[in-house]
Amino acid sequence: MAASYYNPPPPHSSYAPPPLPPGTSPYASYRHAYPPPPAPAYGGCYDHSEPLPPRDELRTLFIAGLPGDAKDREVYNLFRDFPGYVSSHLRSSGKSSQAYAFAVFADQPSALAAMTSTNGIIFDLETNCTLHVDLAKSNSRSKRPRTDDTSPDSSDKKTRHPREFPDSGAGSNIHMSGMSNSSHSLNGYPSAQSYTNFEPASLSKDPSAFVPQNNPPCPTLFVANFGQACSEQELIGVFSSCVGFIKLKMQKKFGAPVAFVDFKDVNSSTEAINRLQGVILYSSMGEGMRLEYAKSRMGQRKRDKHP
DNA sequence: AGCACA
Repeated sequence: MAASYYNPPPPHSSYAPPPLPPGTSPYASYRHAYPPPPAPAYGGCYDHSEPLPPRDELRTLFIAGLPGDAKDREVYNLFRDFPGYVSSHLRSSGKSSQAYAFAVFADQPSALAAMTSTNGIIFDLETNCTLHVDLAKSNSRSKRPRTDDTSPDSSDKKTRHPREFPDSGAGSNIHMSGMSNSSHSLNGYPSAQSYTNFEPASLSKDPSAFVPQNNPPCPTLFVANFGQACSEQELIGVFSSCVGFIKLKMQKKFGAPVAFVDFKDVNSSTEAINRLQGVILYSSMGEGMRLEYAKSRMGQRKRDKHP
C-alpha cells in the first residue's frame, strides 16, 4: 500500500469559506433537490439499454472519512478540477458523525489519479478528518455518464451549449466535464468567483502569463512552481491521468522543488502541457504549476560523449 | 524562472 504516502495539511487555514452564508449559498438547493431517492439498486450495475463501455471498469471513487456535516459543495470542490471528473454524490450517514461520498469519473485512470491525489489528505483541520479514498465497489448509477456513441442529445439536450458549463448550481448532481479544457485549478478552492458562477476557470489565465516554450519538444516535461508541500504522489496522481504517462520524478534537494515527467512521446507530453499548464494543485497556495519541455529526456544516457 | 537521473 501507499502507506508511506503522507500528505501534509494544505496551507489553507480552512476551506475557503464561501462568500455566502450557508443558507443562501447557491448550492444550498441541490441538497434537497436530489431526484433519485436512496434506492441502492446495486448489485446489478448493468444497464442494457445503454451502450456501456466495453468493460465496465470502475471509475467511481468511494470517499470515506468525511465529517458528518460535509456539504455537497465541499465534495464537489474537492474533485471538480481533476481531469475527467463527472459528478459526485454525498451520502450523509445521518446519525453518525461520518459521511461518505462517491465521485464519478470518465474513466478509471482519471479516477485513480484523483484517488491518489486526495487519499490521505486532511479534510478538516479542526477535527483532523483524514480522507480515505478508494475505488468504489461499483460504479454509481449515473444518468448518462458518457456517451461514446454519436447520439449525444438524448438526455443532455439542455447542456448542448458551446459554452461548456451548464448552470448546475441548483441541479441534482454536480456534473462537470473537466476533460479537454485546460483547467486552471486542482485544489478546489480557486477563488470566490467560482462559487457564484461556473465560468471555466481557464479564462482567468491571461495570455500574457503564458509560459514561453523555449525548449524543443521533448517527451519529458520539466515541472516547476508547485508548492513546497506538494508530494511526489500528488504530482503522480495528476500526471498519471495523461495519456502516455510513464513516470515522474520529483527533485527537491535544491530550493524550489521541480519534477520531471516522462511520457512515451512528444505527442503525449505536449498534450499534458496543454492540459495541465497553470493547474493549481491541491497542496498549492499560489500560482499554478509551470510545465515546459525538459532539456533532455529522462533516463537517456548521453551516448554521444565524443564524436 | 529553477533541468536530474541514468
